[in-house]
Amino acid sequence: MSTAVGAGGSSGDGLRAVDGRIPGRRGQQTRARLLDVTRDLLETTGYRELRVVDIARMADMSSATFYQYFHDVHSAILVLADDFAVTSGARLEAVIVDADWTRRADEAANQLADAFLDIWARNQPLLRVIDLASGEGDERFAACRRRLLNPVGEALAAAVRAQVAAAEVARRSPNAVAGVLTAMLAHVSAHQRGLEEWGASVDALRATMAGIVRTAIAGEL
Amino acid sequence: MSTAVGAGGSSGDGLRAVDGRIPGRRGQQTRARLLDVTRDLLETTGYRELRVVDIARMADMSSATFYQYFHDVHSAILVLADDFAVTSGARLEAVIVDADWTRRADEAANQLADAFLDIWARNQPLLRVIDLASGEGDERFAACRRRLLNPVGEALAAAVRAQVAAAEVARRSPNAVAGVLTAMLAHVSAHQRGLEEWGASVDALRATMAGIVRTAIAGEL
Amino acid sequence: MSTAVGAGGSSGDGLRAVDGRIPGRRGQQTRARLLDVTRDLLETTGYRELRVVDIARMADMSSATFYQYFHDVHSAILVLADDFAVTSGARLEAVIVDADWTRRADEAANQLADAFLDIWARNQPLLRVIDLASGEGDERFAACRRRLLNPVGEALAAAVRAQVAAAEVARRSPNAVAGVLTAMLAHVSAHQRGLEEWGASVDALRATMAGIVRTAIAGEL
Amino acid sequence: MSTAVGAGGSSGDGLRAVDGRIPGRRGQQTRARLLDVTRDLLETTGYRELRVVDIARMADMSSATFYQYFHDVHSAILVLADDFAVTSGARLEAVIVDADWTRRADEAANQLADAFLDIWARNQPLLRVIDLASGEGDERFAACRRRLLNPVGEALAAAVRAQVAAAEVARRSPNAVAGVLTAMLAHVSAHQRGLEEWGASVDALRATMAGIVRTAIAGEL
DNA sequence: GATGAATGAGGTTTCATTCAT
DNA sequence: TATGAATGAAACCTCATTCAT
Repeated sequence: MSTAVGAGGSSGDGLRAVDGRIPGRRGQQTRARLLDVTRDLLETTGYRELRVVDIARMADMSSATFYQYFHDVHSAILVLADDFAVTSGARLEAVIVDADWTRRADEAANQLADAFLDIWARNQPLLRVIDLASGEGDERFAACRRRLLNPVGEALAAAVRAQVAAAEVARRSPNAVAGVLTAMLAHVSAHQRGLEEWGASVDALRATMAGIVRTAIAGEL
Repeated sequence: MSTAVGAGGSSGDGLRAVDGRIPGRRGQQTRARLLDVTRDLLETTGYRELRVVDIARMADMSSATFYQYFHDVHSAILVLADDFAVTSGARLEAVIVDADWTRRADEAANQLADAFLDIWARNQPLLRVIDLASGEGDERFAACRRRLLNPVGEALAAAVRAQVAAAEVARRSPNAVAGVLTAMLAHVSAHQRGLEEWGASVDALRATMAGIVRTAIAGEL
Repeated sequence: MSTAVGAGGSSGDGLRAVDGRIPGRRGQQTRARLLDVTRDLLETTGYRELRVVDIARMADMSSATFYQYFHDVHSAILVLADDFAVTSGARLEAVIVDADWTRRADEAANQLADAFLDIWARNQPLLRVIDLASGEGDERFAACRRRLLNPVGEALAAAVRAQVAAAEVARRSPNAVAGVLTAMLAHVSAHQRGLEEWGASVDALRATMAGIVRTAIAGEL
Repeated sequence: MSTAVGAGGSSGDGLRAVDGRIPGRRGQQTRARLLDVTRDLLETTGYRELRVVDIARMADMSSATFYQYFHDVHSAILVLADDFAVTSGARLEAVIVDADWTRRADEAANQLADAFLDIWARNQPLLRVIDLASGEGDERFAACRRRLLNPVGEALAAAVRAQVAAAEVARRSPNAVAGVLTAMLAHVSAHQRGLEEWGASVDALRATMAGIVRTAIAGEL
């Protein structure tokens, strides 16, 4: 899963300009700059206020230039989102797969929680868009979301299945367990700031999440 | 006039028209109709495509009429969101507070999970907007989000604190536990459809969530 | 000149409501209140920003009420303007006619200048509208302007003609002299504030104007 | 690009487009065309009816184009007004400064009156707006008005001061004299048409104004 | 490759205005 | 008399988008 980068997704032609040509070195730079600015503005201005005009202006370019590389704002965001999803999906998957859930479940769970917190902290704006858009039925973003979370889910489900002593409930539905855990990790990470303000330190959150993960997977439920 | 209260939510001036006057019966109806349509379109069209024109058109009114009751689309959504938040926040709180977490923790946890699943299923579009907008720093929606989840969080934290045998971690930070549980319940509920497609039945999800909640609160972690 | 009040002008139907009926005591009060607010807003907000909505709101009434007494904002302003024009025109005329331009020209000129300064200071906003609207060809306001200045002009012209020793130029065209004097008096009065800021005290302005008027009329040019 | 300067007025950023860039030759032309049309419509339609839509339509452009060069109608008018103010202010100042008020006061006064009549005749609409807007406290137009009349006022004041034999009054307040003269010249010029209809020929007006100016300055008051 | 310039298109917003109550 | 309520109409203004250069 998620092995196929560069081939599958809608971002396969990411490097191409809108007219089909493959940009040269200078073009690549322009494209990259546009993406950077898009990411920045997404963080600064927010998704609801993101305009091509502003991206171009902040990149010191003409709007026209933007359209040489992307069909519209969404396409640009999607490139960012896809890139992020693939990379982060893989990273999370690795954390799970590489861990020893039998003997060092504690450490594994903590590392997983930590990875989530870290990734979500760094990519909040993107994640918000992915959530909204996929929720509203935008298939491109839904795919992106899957690309990010499926590896995690599958890996977690596998881990659950692997534990002989897993509790009844878990044994009956590894996918449910994996899904719930993923959701928990994702949402807590998405709102770490808010939760902190409410009186839950990041450390406590991490510990709590890790505890739940470990219990659920290691069957100590 | 102004006898017709009872429709309003928490926002004190919710029922006022934009010019400050309190609408009479007919006005209240119009306003309610607009809110209804807004909710419908939010579900149908999605937040990103929600236009005043469309709301008005679908309500068989002039755009101008919309502006007699709301400053803009966001204000209308906010009214819906606030109303929903208050009502649902209270309902969830009641579920937690009224339950017997000592002797019938199992039943309590199940009811809680169920309430979440139900509420989220019915209000997906609103919840998506609340999440996005509050995430992007829109204080009005952030407040709304708090109004929805704080009662839950507080009640859960109280429940955790009440359990003598609670595990170390939990005892050290009831807020973290409550926060994590809330996040889990919310996010799973938000994505029940997606999770189903991925192979996790709603029943299994409910059971899993309930299991985690019960364990965490009842201290059997 | 200006003998015909109440009969001629467009304000002849001023006391009537739009539907033709003559309002009772209560209606008169409402109408008067609307006019008052209109005058206030004209001073506060300025002509360019004057809206029926605002007049009504500031008078604590519905816009609909406004339309029971006036066809539109201009009509209301016109009522104010006409009233002002007739009253002030008469006052200025009296100052000129009652004066003794032969033996006490000095005193007469000073009184005239003073009357202008006073009237203009009190009615700046109205005067600005009269000037703009009449300048742009709005006949109703042009008539109003005449109602204000013609009496002055005629009286001044008569005064000029009456002076035996009048200079050549003046003798050739009393109307030109009267017109120029009127214009001077009006415009200086309209800009007394600005002129003060520029370093010309009101006293000096009055004296200067008086000097010019006296010289022109008394033939000491 | 930006070689084409020379069209601009006094406002340093006058030739910039709204987005901050300096338009090229083609853009300058478009901008100039819009200004031309604005001036025309100001004369034709009047200030109160001046709409962006109409300007654009009459210039055979899209409204959107208008907004590439001006923020709103006022900005466009202001450009015209500023340009006019600077040019005409200078012209009038020159007339005063270059004249010989000692030996050829008569000729000088006549030339000044004539310049006023001419300038005002050609720019009535603009002058009306400047007067109204500055009167209503619009600082941008007030500044514009100063730019037009201050040079005149200062020059006249200097001329007054320069005359040894100046009358008492004048000697006491050159600024008052200058201000009154300026006001007279301006207002008569603004209403030459109306005065003509009232029986004062332009020639007579000119002569009368000149007489007053000469007397006031040359001290023959 | 990049962009100056122009615009189609459409939502937003405001007002004046009307009518039934 | 007064006004709550609704709306037609139109201007405003912004954007995405497109070419010719």
